[in-house]
Amino acid sequence: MREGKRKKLEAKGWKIGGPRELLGLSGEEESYIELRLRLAEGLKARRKAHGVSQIELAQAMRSSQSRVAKMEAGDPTVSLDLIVKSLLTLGTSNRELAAIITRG
Amino acid sequence: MREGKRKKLEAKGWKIGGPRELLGLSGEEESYIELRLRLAEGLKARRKAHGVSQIELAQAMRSSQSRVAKMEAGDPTVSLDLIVKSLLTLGTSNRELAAIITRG
DNA sequence: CTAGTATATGTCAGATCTGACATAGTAGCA
DNA sequence: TGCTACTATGTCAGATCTGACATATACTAG
Repeated sequence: MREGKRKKLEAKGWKIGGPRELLGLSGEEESYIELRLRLAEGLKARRKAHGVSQIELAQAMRSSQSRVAKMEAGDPTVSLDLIVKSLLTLGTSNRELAAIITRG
Repeated sequence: MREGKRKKLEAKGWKIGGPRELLGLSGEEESYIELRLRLAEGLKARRKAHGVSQIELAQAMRSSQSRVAKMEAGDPTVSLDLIVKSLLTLGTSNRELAAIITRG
């Protein structure tokens, strides 16, 4: 992983495990985090496109404004489950979900 | 939601909330569960295609055989996070992930 | 400036998920 | 039959995530 990118992620609160790539083990951790960030971006973009505030989205899915903010900020304490549920609450289809994941 | 499908999901341990669809609120819950089941299926198929046992996959991702079994069974106590991490551990690309989600 | 609206960030008790373990079931083979 | 490998299911203490709340920041409009 690029050192710059690592710095950026650690600033968001991610703790990147040692260089397991040297053991031929992975890149899986990086893929996972990037996937999350992509979904987070997709969520923010979609919410704004719908003209919905964080509070409104939070109410629609019975969560809270702070949790929505954390989702969109890529906070590591938010689960993929919650992010995906948010996208689905906004009416995102499987096809659109796939597009968000693929986009890069 | 079809009554038959609901029965099937409840047998797996899912508790389906009341008919919120009447309030115009959703189908989001159903989408979420179906997405999970699709990923679960994709995981099982991919693992087998790789000729990997549940134990081997579990070791590769520092989980346990029982958890892998639950993932593949669509058990509701398993998070999306874990299922996605499993797929990534098997080397699934974003494009393949998207295909799994879209396939239906 | 003040008020209103939206978003960001930190905290925490309670809810949920996790790995580990035990155990049961299944399939193939000698 | 027994033996081995693989998978399924249940349980639980400890780890992680959650909604709620407080508070801070940023931007507009009056």
